Parts: sequence; structure tokens; C-alpha cells
Amino acid sequence: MKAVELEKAYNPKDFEQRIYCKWKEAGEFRPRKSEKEHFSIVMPPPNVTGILHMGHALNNVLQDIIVRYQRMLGKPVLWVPGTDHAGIATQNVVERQLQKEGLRRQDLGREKFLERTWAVKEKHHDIIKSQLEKMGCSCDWDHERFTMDEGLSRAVREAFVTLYERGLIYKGKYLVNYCPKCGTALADDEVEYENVPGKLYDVRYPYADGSGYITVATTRPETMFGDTAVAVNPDDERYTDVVGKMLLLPLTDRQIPIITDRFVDKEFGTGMVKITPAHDPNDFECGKRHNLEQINLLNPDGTLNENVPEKYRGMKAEEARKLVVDDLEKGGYLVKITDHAHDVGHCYRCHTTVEPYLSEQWFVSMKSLADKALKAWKDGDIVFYPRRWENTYTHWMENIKDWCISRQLWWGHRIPVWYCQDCGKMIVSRTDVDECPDCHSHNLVQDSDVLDTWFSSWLWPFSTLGWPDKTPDFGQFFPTNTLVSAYDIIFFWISRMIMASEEFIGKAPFRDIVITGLVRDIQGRKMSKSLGNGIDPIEVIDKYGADAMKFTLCYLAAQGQDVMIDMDSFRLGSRFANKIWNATRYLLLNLEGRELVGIDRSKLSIMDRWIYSRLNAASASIRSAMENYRFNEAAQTIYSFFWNDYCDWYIEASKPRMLNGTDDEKNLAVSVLMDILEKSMRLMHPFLSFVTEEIYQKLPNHKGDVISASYPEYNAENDDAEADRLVGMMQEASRAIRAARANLQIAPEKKLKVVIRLAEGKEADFLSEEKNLLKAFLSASDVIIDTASSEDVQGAFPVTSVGFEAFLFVRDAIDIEAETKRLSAEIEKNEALLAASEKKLSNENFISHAKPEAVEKERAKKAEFEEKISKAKEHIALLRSF
RNA sequence: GGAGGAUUAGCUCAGCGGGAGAGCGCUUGCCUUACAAGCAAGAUGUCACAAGUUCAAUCCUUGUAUCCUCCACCA
Repeated sequence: MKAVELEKAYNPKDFEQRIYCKWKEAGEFRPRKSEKEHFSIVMPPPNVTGILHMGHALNNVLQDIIVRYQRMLGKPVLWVPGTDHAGIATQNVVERQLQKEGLRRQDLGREKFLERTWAVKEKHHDIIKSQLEKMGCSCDWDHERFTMDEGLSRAVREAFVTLYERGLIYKGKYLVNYCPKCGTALADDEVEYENVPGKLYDVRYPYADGSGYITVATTRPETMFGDTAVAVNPDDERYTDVVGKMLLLPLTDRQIPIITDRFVDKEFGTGMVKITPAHDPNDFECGKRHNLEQINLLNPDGTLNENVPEKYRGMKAEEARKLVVDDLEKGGYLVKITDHAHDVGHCYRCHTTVEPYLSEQWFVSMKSLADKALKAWKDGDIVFYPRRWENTYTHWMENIKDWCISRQLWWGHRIPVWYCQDCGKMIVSRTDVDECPDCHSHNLVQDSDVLDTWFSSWLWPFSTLGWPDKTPDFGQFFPTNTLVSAYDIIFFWISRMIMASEEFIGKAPFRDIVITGLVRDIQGRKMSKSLGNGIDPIEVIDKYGADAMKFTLCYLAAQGQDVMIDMDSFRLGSRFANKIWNATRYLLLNLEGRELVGIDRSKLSIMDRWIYSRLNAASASIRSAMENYRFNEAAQTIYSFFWNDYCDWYIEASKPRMLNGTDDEKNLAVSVLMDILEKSMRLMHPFLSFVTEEIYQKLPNHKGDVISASYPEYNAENDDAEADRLVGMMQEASRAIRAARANLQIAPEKKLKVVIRLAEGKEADFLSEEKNLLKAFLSASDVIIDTASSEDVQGAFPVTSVGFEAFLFVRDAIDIEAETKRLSAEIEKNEALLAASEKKLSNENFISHAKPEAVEKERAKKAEFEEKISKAKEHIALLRSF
């Protein structure tokens, strides 16, 4: 057989792109035909507002690992990719573009505006897709979806109309969160609260009869024009005799009453609250209880409207506030101003301060949906990894509020409701309507609002598979198995998907919910554009390769903990990929002149049996890690198996045989090396997809592509405790002797005679068998395995260890003092351990309560400490005799 | 106010009811015909603090401190 030459340096750019194309063209990402149970995942659809950041990379890398692993288990695997139209966010992007051109969306008109938005969508979609491809995501592009696809739009209408028919969607005039900049209503959870310094203004409201005044505290004096009452707590004895009196609202000629309401906190401020039903959620509720008038003061753009005195009209709230405060002061109404930090809601997309705004909106009644979703959790139909997120989920579900789903935007799914301009009928329909069913008029207009983006996203696990139609995809792949998502969208998305799926289909949309951490910078800050601390996944791939990025993220992704990284972090994965590359490179060069032979277990050496045992253990450990979504554990297992066990010990151990063995021995050695290498590529493929495929293709013993190969299975037969024990001892001996050499500062090239003295038995047989190996590992001129204690070790340097003694025949000057010091320290350490051990063993309670294995283990440890101490003492004596 | 997380080596973080781990960094020696992105040998820890449970606690319980996140409220 000829040697195969790999490029000297690992350079992922040489093959990553090429391999991805090859996989894609070969249809490897499509579900294969198989009798096995399906495995499916829907990708959380990235927004088409921008490009993918490190958080997306983490999320998709983990999905890819799961998907490749499941695929190698032989299942028909479907990973559905797609993108989200992201209503407000995308519309904002386009509006910002227009702004630069000095235009507003109204200047373009709805149709032209949407054309431009589609173009933005296309552009970002293409970038996102190419990013996912560069990362190596093995999603099925034939199944790619977009939330505004025709099919998905149909699903949205189906969902809306069904809910309407079930009485779960209603329209009404309510106080909603409103972003004046975006010009639309927001859902409660789209508001981000931020603590900002502000002022608390104490203002006098005089009694209408001129008999004095009361004082109220407010942070927003400009809303006073919407006041329709002042409230006190009914139990507040200070005010019992003023309840019912009328007040004159300053700066106006309106009169408002003093009322009582339980929500008022007696302790806060003066215990008197101005009630502004149209501009505060609490006041809104209070106003409803008391049938107060709701006076809306705002125009849709956030400026004050005709319900305020003329001089303030058209002003933004903040401008008006200053003026109102001035005027109050001039009128003698202002008592004092104090600093008062409070939480102010901001739009989660543009960060403008949101206003409570009274307007006509559509809502989903959530209570019954939440009950079903809670039941799904209680029944164990969904499981969170890690479980602690279940608290977050249930807490939200149990305190759910109705969901405002209408948005005053253009980009999104139009609400499927039409109004007859002639008879006023409202028509809710799955299909477009052009005739009024009552009066047959064609003078119909569709509701101008669009739906909240999440109203399409919450259908994603089934709308992407064809729902509401009963398609083959839906039949085969729904429900999906696993959802991988970050914790910041549990409310927005995960919870709602479960609600929708339970409501429309009666099943949970997935069983396992894997919650990842967020990616942060090395200082622990969230990566964000404004901080400029983001790391572009593509830059990482350009510098280190997709495998390095994937493996590093996987290695660091521990059980939903946040991942802190900088550019240098990825050296971890890069070094590992490089190691794999170079180990392979070495092995392939050694194929020259060799033949691969069948591997007969009975002919295997202990070392061979050991590496098979290690591989087996790694495979079992990875399997269990993957079943529990413990990605970092899987990555660590792979790392230590391949680097420490295979490269550092097994390949090194094979070298003497490859140099000095017979042809048969060499052929067997190469065959086992290749067998382990081939299996390692399969083992590692989900985690380092490109480099394993590139290598796999060069292996003389490969069949097909690694992406579609089978995953190495755990096989109890290959567990080999004896080989583990023997090789463990050999490693221990090597380490001890190498350490002694290093301490004695013996040059590496200096070959010493070594005598290893131990009792007859398997260990001795093994060491005798592997004498050549020991010579190489110990840099020894000769190794004598001395079971009869017949060798003369007079004057040889003794090495402390357990189960055997070793002697180095070194004639050079030894720093006896330093070595004695080291041994003394060792004695001291072991004496402390021995004391602890003896104390334990003399404790009756320990002997009677502890597990017998634990007691046994403790006894063994005690013996070990004793042996170490006595040997070290012996060795000190020996050194003194030098 | 409620919930959750973090606190382990200089840094970033795993781990776990029975003698403290990894990677990076650091020290020393090696370009050993795969890899200097490497090999070998090292040093470094009151596992935040306090009490409790236990034969045994870094791990379980409770409390304390510091930091972080989410939810709710805030006139």
C-alpha cells in the first residue's frame, strides 16, 4: 500500500467549502429512508434584519452536533432551516434607509415600501444562508421556510380564524404599550424596563370650593390634562372627610372628584394619586372600576393632541413636561421636586420610551391556552434541559396576560379581517374576501394592521411541515424532538409554540427543550452592536476554521451557562483540529509498504486491547452526554480520548513496533491504528465535521462518507478492565521514572539502564512483553524486569512508586540534597494522608456506616500511603550511602 | 417584592457525598524523522463565609456576603 500524503499544515480553508458543497449535492442533509424512528429539529429562524452573531453560531452549532449524531444513529433526520420576517425590526431597517434619503414610508406608499422590504429580506437571507453553510450546518435546504411564505401565511390565517371562531381572539379599545417611533402597539413582553433617574413632582390641586388644596405626587405632570379623578385609599383616615369633594384641575377649568380605591398605597407620597385612565395601566384599571372618563392626550406619533390646552399641542411629552412644570410653578401649584429613579419602559427594537396608549387593538385571550401548555409540562410531555427553566416557564404561564397581536406596521401578515364600508359588517376569513356576505357590497377594506411577528413564529414547528394540511412531512416529522434555544426567548417564542401546538394539534411541538446560555465577551458583557464587542462568526471561521469554532463553542457550552469568549478562545478548537490533522498525517505516511489485515482479537496486544477499551468507554460516555445534552462533557471526552489516550500513549507506543517489528507485526500495528483512526473520525464527526470528513476520505479503510456512516457503538465486550489496569500501571511507571530523570536533570538523550522490580504476575508479564516500549518511553539503554529480586541494584538511583520499585543506573553526579528534600516532602505529604486515613479506619462509625467498597478502598489507600512512606525512607537511606 | 444563576489555580471555566480537575498562562528541559498550534516534567487552591445534617461535606440544608439575569411593582 502507498503512503497518503496530507498537506503539512492543517488549513481548513482548503476543504471546508468544498466538502460542504459535496454533502449538499449528494443530498446528505435530506432525511434518509429508514425504518428507524424519525428525528427532527426546527431551527429557530434568525431575523432577516441582519446577519448572524455568535449567539446564532452557538445555537446552530449545537443543533448541528445533535443532528449529525442522530443521523449517524441511522435515523431519518430532518433539520428545518428558515428565517423570520421580524416585523418591527425589519421595518425599522428599511425606515432608517429611507430616512437617509429624506423619505418616510408614507411617501412611498404601502406597496412600494413592501417591495423595498422584500429586497432587504432577500439580501439578508442570502447572507444568513451562506453563514449557516460556512458554519457547516447540515440542515435540509429543500425544506427551508420563511415566516411570510405562502404556506406559512396560510397557517397564520388558519390560526387566527380558528382562534376567532373559538372565541379566543377579540378586538377592543385598551391601554397598550405603544412605541411612538415605530408607530405601533407592542406586546407586554416587548417592553424592556430600565431604571432611569427622574423627578417626582408634588403638585397642589385646589378644592373647587376654594377651601384649600391637596397635594399629589407625579412623575409625569404633563399627563395631568388627562386626569379624571384623584384617589385615596379607603382606609386612609387622613382623608375620609374629603372623599367626594371636587378639585379644580390646575391649568384647566375642569373639575375632578376625590374617590377611593384600594390600589392606592397610603405610604407613598401624600397618599393621594391623580388618576389618568388613558395614560397609566393602574389608572386605566382604576378608571374602569369607577367608570371614569378616559381622556387620550396623544397623537399616534407621540405628540400631544387636541385634548390638552392649545399651547401644549403638538409637543412631545418631554418638551411639554418642562413647560407644564414652569406653568405650574408660575401658578403656585408646584410644591417641590425630588429626585426619583424609576423604571421606564423602552421599545425592545428601537429603545424609544414607550407610552401607554389607548387604542383599538386585537388580542388573544391567553388563559385557556396557557392552561393547556401548563398541562403539557405537568404531564411530562416537555422537558427542559436544564430543568431549572421550568420555574420560569410555569411562572409565566400562571401569570399570563392577554396578548396584543395587532401592530400598526406594514411589514407582516395582514390581519385577515375585512370591513364592509356599506353595512359595517366585520368579516373574519381564511381566504381573501371581496363581497360582503350580508349586503353583497364589494366596498370592503381589509384591516390595515399586521400581526405580531410571534404570531407566525409560534406556529413554526408545524407550519414549516405543511400544517394545516396533512402533508407527508407533517405526518412523518411532527412532533419534532428537540428545540435548541437561548433563554431570552422562552416567553416570546418557546412558551407560545407550546401553546399553539397544544391548541391547534393537541400535542406538544417537541419534547426536549435545550436552553443554551448567552454568548458574552470576556468581561461578561452581552455582545452587542452598540458596544462593538461582538465577534463575527465568519471572522472566526476565516481565522481558525468552522470546526475550531464549533468544537470550542461545544467545549464551553456547559449546561446553559453563559459562554464568555474572545477571539483567542477559539485557539482551543484550532489546536485540537490541528492535532487530529497531524496525527493522521503521520499515520498515513506510515502506510507505505504495509497491508491492512483483519483484526483478530486473540492476536491483540495489551496495548491494543487497552485502546479499544478506551474507545469503547469514550463512546459510552459520549452517548450518555448526548442523551442529556451535556455538550461540554462530550467534547471533553473526545478531546482526552484522541489527544491523551490515542496520540500521547497509543500512537507513541506503536512507534517501536513500527520501527523494529516484523512485517506481520507492522501490518497488524498499522491495521489497528487505522481501525481506531477510522472509528475516531466517526466518533468525532458531529463535533468536528469538516476535518473528520476530509480525513475520512483519505483513509484506506473508509467506506463512503463519514457524515452518513454509523456512530461507533458501545460494546460491552470491548470493556477490558485488565488492559486498563495493566496499561495504567505502565503509565504510572513511565511517569514516575520520567519524573525522576527530569528531577535528576538527566539529558533526554542519555540512555540509562533501568531495573523494575515487582512480584511475578500479569503486570510483570506485560512489562516483559513491552520491554522495547519501555525502553522508548523511558529513554533507557536496557530495561530489566526483575521478578526474582536478583539484580544487583547497589548504587542505583531508586524510584518511588506503588506496586513496583525501579532503579536508574545513573553514575553522574546527583544532587542528593535536592532529591532528599523532595523525598522528605513526599513523606510529609503521605504521612498526613496516612494519618487521615488511619483516623477514618479507626472510626467505628465509618466501618459500620460506610459502604463496604468505601471501607475497602480506604484500606487500600492506607496501604498505599504506607508503602510510599517506607519506600521514600528507604530511598533516602540509599541516597545517603552514595 | 418574587424567581434563578454565579462565587473552585494568575485567567476562563468543568466537576463532585469518600485522597481537588481541564484549557490558557507560568517554570524547567527538549526542534525525539505527525504536530513548537508540539513533547516531557513541574509549581500554584482555607473549592466565598458561617452554622447544620452525615461515619464522611468543595458537593446536601439553612443563613450571610458579593456579583449577574429574569419577572412583578413603582403615583
